[in-house]
Amino acid sequence: MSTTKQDYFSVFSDYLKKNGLKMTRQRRLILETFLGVEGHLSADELYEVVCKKDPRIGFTTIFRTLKAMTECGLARETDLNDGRTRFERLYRTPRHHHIVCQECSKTIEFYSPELEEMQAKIASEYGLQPVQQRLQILGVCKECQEKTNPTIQFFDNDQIFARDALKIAMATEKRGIAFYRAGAESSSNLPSTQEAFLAMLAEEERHLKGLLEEWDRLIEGNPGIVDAPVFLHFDFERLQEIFPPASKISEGLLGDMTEIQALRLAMEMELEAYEFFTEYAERFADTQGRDVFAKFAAEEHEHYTMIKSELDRVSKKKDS
Amino acid sequence: MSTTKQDYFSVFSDYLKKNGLKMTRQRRLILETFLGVEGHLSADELYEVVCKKDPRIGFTTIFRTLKAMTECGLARETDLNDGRTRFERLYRTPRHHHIVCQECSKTIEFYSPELEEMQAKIASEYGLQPVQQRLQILGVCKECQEKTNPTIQFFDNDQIFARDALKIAMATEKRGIAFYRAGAESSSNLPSTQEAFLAMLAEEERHLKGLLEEWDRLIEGNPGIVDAPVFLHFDFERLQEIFPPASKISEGLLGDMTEIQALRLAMEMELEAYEFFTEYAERFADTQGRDVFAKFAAEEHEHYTMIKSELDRVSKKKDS
DNA sequence: CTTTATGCAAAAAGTTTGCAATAAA
DNA sequence: TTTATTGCAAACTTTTTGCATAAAG
Repeated sequence: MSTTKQDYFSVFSDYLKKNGLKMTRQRRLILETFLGVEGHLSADELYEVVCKKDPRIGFTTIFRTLKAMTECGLARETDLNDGRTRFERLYRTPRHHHIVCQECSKTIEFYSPELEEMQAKIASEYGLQPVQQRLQILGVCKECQEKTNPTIQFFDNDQIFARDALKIAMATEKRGIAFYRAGAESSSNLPSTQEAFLAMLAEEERHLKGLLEEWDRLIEGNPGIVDAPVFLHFDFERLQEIFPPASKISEGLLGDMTEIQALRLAMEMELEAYEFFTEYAERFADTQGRDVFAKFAAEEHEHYTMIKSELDRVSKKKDS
Repeated sequence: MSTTKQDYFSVFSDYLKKNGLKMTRQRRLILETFLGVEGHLSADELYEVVCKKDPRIGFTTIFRTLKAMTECGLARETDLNDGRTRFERLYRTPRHHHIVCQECSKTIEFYSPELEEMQAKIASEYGLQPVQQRLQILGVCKECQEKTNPTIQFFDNDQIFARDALKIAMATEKRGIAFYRAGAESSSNLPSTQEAFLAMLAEEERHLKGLLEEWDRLIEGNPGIVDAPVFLHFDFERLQEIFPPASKISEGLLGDMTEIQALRLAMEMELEAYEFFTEYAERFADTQGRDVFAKFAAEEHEHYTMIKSELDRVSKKKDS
């Protein structure tokens, strides 16, 4: 959450220092301009943009600076199959792949962890140290198929990623709420367990409210974002592995449990959720979506701690 | 199995005819040369090769013919991230993706249906009509990591694909053999069922022998092929869905069945195997590996017919 | 004050086009 | 005889290099 202008600037200047290179007015300007623009720019296009700010700048400098930014991980080369090298910023940009329309050159960015995992698995089977996974789907987009004029909408991927991350967090939270509600209902004969479940329920509902507020804030800033295409392909079935499906809960799974068993189950679930989302967050460089996951994971860890202490209390009482 | 020189030639000449173009000495030569070479050639490289056969040829002709071959599906453009357009033949070449070493430019070709299915699913979610799925893993290969001199071995992908297809066919056949053997053992109290199972067992063993012979023939022609890296990433667990796992068989699943039930199960399995491998074969253009799958599917269908007639016979007997 | 960067111009590399001569249908 | 192809050269696009001058450390 603390990412300011300083961050990428120091990445770049550290790289320069390390290689005995110098920070110049031009490099500063190109860096600022490039990172301030989203999309896939060719050297030429970036030159045009930078020229507007400073017409004295040379094309060669743009080219060389792009190479430098690529080397220090602030940019990467993409190939959009249009005969020139394009660069896209890697800073505060979620990991992604490309769908490129061969008719109108429109690109859609998306990310699927499952796809990437598969690619990584294959790469490792060949003993390859992957530098970049390049996954492009070339085709003809819906608009071009329908031959309607493409309505090119411009979206901020970082925000769309955040939107998708929020959806996932909310879905998980809702599963948690369903779980604790069922738990509270079926533990009416164990007052202290019920109390613990009700406390957790309140916690989860509070957190869901927080997520909804974050959602509203996101939408407020950019209403069109709601209908933007999915960016993060999340396998929602994975949530079943963390919070048991509603069917299991309604089957009375919780009713048959002792207080300690129920608490232990809840604790395990929270821990698993924490671990899963922590690991999930780590995939993504400095982005809003990463922050959503990380914050969510932290909350789940908080719940874990709460349940753990409740469990300790109950266990101690039983021992004495 | 009937693919001769005529095939690609007619693909090309049909394309020319359809577009009011003419077949020339040059186009013939370029076509023959290009399809006779494996690998990823730039226009330049192909020019050099063709020049050896006919120095009078012009570079432009090569370029234009490559475009034409791409348009009629005999070639495709690949981008190996080395600053030039490369072409690879699509004729008698299994569908594949690329792993490219950024150090030594060596490329490894591989194919994973699961990956492609995932990509297709994502493309369809965006309403994209896919033209080409481009999946590249860029990285540093094992040899370059170890900084040993890379021993560039040249493999014929079509043969390696055939090798992998044969492995899959043999694995499936072995599962079938295990099934029928277990069936025969546990149906000793039903002589006619046992007989049917033993007949199927003999059939499957005959087919396995045939596959082994094909395997030996493949190896004989190119001994190094055994150790070539995996090309086709097949999900062997899928076989469990067709032929039940050994555990189920040994659990006495078959022992409890009536003759008709056992035959019906076998029939369903054979049909499923037939359908699966027929569909699987369809993915692959005219290649040896496709033929392996198609032939295997045909055999499974033969088994299906055999069991079906046995089943009809048994059912009729029971009715009367 | 030493070292590296810049911007120009020019070249290199890959691709495409115009056109007169040539060959297919 | 009509129409498209060929091969050359020249143009074009994108990328890279050389070098004198300017600026950073």
